[in-house]
Amino acid sequence: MVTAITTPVRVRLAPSPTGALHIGTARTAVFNWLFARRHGGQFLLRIEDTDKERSKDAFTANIFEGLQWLGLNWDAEPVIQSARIVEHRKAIQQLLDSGHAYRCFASDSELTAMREQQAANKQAPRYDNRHRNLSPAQQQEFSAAGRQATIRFRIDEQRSIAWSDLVRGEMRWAGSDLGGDMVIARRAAADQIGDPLYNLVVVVDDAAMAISHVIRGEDHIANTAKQLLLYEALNLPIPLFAHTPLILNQEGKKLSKRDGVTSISDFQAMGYTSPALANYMTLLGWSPPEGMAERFNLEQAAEVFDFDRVNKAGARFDWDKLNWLNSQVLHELNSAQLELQLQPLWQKANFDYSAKPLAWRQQLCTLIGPSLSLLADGVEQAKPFFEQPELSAEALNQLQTPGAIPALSALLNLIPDQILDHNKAQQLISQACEIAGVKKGVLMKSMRAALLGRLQGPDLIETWLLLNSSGDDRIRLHQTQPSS
RNA sequence: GCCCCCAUCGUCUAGAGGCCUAGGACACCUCCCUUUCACGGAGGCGACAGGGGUUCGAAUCCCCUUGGGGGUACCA
Repeated sequence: MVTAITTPVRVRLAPSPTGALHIGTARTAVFNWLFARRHGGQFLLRIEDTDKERSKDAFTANIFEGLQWLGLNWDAEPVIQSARIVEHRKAIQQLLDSGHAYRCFASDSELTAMREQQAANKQAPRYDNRHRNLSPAQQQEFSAAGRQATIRFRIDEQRSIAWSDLVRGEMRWAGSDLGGDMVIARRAAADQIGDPLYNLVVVVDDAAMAISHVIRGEDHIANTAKQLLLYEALNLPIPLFAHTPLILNQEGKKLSKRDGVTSISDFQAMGYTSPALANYMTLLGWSPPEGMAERFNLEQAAEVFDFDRVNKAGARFDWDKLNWLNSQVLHELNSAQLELQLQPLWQKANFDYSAKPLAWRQQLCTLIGPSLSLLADGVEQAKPFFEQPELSAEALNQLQTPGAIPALSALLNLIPDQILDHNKAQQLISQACEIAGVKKGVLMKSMRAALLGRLQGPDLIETWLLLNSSGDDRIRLHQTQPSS
């Protein structure tokens, strides 16, 4: 299926600032952004802060930062939904005037009783439209009794609501399965219009922003049916819809805050790079066309993104794949770039990195770069280069090997005052082995133990050269010698 | 409960009736590179949920079953 395009393309991300930028929201943002870029359209932002209780400015800031970090730049000043309440009320008034909406005086306890009754009868919970056709006298009576009212939108039970979904194809929903007339404004005095609610507000704002395509998670499918009815009643142009699969946790359920690390800022703090995260999120539900590698950047994906390659089934989040992608991104960095990325982490770890020349630090990055999976790994790996290492049990054990200490001693005596080079280093190792009468393997393993305090790490010769250039090799080798 | 959606290796997926002996990626295993770990390279293991149709031919189309997910607010 080739995606039908209505031009100009204008899409939006509409997060509610009731939490930090969630990975699910971010993935929706990626799809919106890619689609906009692909078609030369606009990617817009709308902060849905109509729930005043739960919305926080700090979360709004976190959402902006997260999107920027991911490289998902938006094309206009974000719309703040709460600032548009006058428009929302106007639309509600219009629905009231046209008879599409009415006031419902049912109290919480009445509604609860109604639902309990339905549950007892094994019926689906739904509003029974009890106040749909109240006479003016009845309304008068309720309001005289001091009752407040919500405003409900009439839902025609006979209606069949249909739309063509960009990822799911033909969709159909029965009006009778929408749970009865829906509340579009919170309870308020009978002559007022209370706080406008989600479905109403989204429709009014999407129309005002001239949104051409609504791209959101499949958890919104039922809302789409409701919103379509609102578009009609308000006589507004209807956008196209695309419902994307959800990101699932390891158990296959919708990923939620309860699953631990789910906000973009968490991933960032853990040392994931934004290209890797963006790459991974795109792969969760979308696949690149034949011949295109799975490691790509957003620009590359934007050139070929389309909904016909978006999957319908939810995708489980897989740390292994993310980690691999992140390692790929890190390995693509040259030593100067990597050094720049690692600096702040080294600083946080209190390494005295500024005591080492830039070239030395970059060489260190050349050595440890290929073994990094997370940026944070660059702290652990660099540690024995910056600081005198604590010898691990394995390292200690290695130094117990017969001939190890004498060989290191021999080597120590051979180290010249001038800086070593690769050939010279090799040569000295051979000489020391000869003098001490040990095999090369014994000396090399012992050198690693003495220099790094552990038995694994970058190439031994390169490691020695680096430590030699800062003079640390002698100190560390010397410390292995019996009380000298 | 009711409504909707979905279903290919452990995971993410390719697959639009014959290109399928089902392809790729991650993970895992083996080997090579390396007197270490990793990186890198070469191989390997591994899936069409089940049952009925339709068709000369089905992973692909239809139906049923099963399984999974989402929704069912005066949240968004």
